[in-house]
Amino acid sequence: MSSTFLPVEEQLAVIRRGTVEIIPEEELKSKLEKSRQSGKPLRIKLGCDPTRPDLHLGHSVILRKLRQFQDLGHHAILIIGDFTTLIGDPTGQNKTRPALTPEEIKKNGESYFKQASKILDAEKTEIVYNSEWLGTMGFADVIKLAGHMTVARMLERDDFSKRYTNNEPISLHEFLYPLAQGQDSVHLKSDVELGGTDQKFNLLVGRQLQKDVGQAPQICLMMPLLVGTDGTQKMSKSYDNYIGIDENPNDMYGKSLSIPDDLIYTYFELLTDVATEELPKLAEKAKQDPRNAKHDLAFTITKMYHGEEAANAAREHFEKTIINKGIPDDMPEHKLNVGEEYQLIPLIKDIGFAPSNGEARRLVQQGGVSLNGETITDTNFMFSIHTGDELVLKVGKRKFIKLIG
RNA sequence: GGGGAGAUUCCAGAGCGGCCAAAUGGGGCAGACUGUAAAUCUGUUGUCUUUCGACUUCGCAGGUUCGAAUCCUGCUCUCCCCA
Repeated sequence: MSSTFLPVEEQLAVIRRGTVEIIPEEELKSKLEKSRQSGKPLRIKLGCDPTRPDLHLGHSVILRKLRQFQDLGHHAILIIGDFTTLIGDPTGQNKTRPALTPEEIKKNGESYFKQASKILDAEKTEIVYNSEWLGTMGFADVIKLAGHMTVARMLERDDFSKRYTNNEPISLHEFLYPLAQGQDSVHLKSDVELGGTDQKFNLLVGRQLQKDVGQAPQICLMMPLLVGTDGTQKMSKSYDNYIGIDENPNDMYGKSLSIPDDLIYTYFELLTDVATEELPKLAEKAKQDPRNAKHDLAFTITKMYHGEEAANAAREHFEKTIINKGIPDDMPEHKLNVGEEYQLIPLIKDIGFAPSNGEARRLVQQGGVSLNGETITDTNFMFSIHTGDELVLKVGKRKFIKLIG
C-alpha cells in the first residue's frame, strides 16, 4: 500500500486544481516527498459545522478536494464541530440562535456525513467530534490558549473588522472560535487543513498554534467559495442560490442551467470530474455555444449524483416543461374524493403549493395556475372529479400535481 | 462608572397621534420575453375573507388618549463617546 503514492508532481497537479492558495506550497511539496518516501499518508483535516445539515454544491467543492487527497492515498479526517456548535455560531451576529441539543447535533453530524459520503470515500474517512478534546479543557487551558493570540490580529480578520467598523456587535467568545479550530489541528496533528477562502484566518491560526507547541505546522489549502446560481453571491442556503446535493434530478438540472454563462467553466472545474486537460476546450465551448455547454454541465452534475439515466430523464423533463411548456411525464399524485366539490384556492394551499390562501389567491389572479392546461383566473373556481379522472394542476412554472379521482 | 444614539414587516431602511398592514430599495413569488429557473419589463408580496371587512404585527411590559409604530413610565438588548 505504502509504495503506491504517485510522484509528487502528479499529486500536486491534482491538488492544485481549483485551489486559490496553498500556504506554503513549497512546504506541501516537501511533505508530499517525505510521505512518499516513508509511505506514510498525510493527515488531511476538514472541519464542518453541523448546524445546517443540508449540503449543497458549494460544500462539495471542498469535500471533493478532500476526496482527491483520499484518492491520492492520504488520510482524510472529517471533524464534526459539535463542541463549537454547542456554544453558538460566531457569524450569527446578534441572532440568538437556539442552541442545539447534543442529540440534534449528533443527528445533524450523521446526516452531514451521510451526504458527504456521496463525495467522500466513506470507508476511509475518519470521523471525529471536537467535543472530545475541546470539551475537556478547563478555564485555565482556555486562557492559556487565548494567550497565543492578540486582539489586533483578531481584528485583522475580514469579517471581524467589517463588523467592527460597521458598529455591529462582536462577542468576546467569538474570538475563541479560531483558537478552538486551531486547537483541533494541534490535537489531530494535521498536515494539511482544507477550507474556503473565508477560512484563511482560521487555518492560519491552526498553523501558528501548531508551531507554538512544536508541531510541524499544517499546510493551509484554500478553495474558492463557489458562486451561487445567481452569479453574484457565494452559494448559500440563506441566499437561496444553491443546488443541494440531495436535490432531485429535475431541480438539480434546472438550477444548473440557470447559472450565468460565465460561470460554466468554474462549475466544470470545481464541481465535476472532467479531466483537467479538457477544461480549456470546455472554456472555449462555453463561449461559442453556451446553451449546449450549459446543458452538458447540468447533465454532468446531475449524473454525478443521480446516475446517467436520471440525468437523461431530467433533461427531457426540462425540455418538456420549461422549453416546450408542456407537462412532465412524472408528477406526484393527489387523490380527491369523487363527487365532492373542491374550491381551487384552498386546495392549492392544502397540497402545499402555497403557504396561505392569500398567496394561492394571488397566484390565481396573476395567471399562475392552470388546470389541464387551462389557465384559471377565477378565484372562486370550483370543480369536482369523477372516477378515473386525471386532472393536471400546474402552479407557477414548475409545480405540477396530478389530481386523481 | 458617566454621557449620547437606537431597536419597524424576510433583509436594509422611511414613518406627521388618526388617511399605517406601514414609503423606498433588496429579496421572494407570478406573468411576458428568453437557450435557461440568467438579464430585462410588468404585477405582486401579514393572516382570514369573493367584496365589504375582521384580526395579528412596528424589542418587552404597562400607561395616557375616542384612537398609538408614533406620547409617557419601567425593563431587555445593541452601538458610539468619555473614564
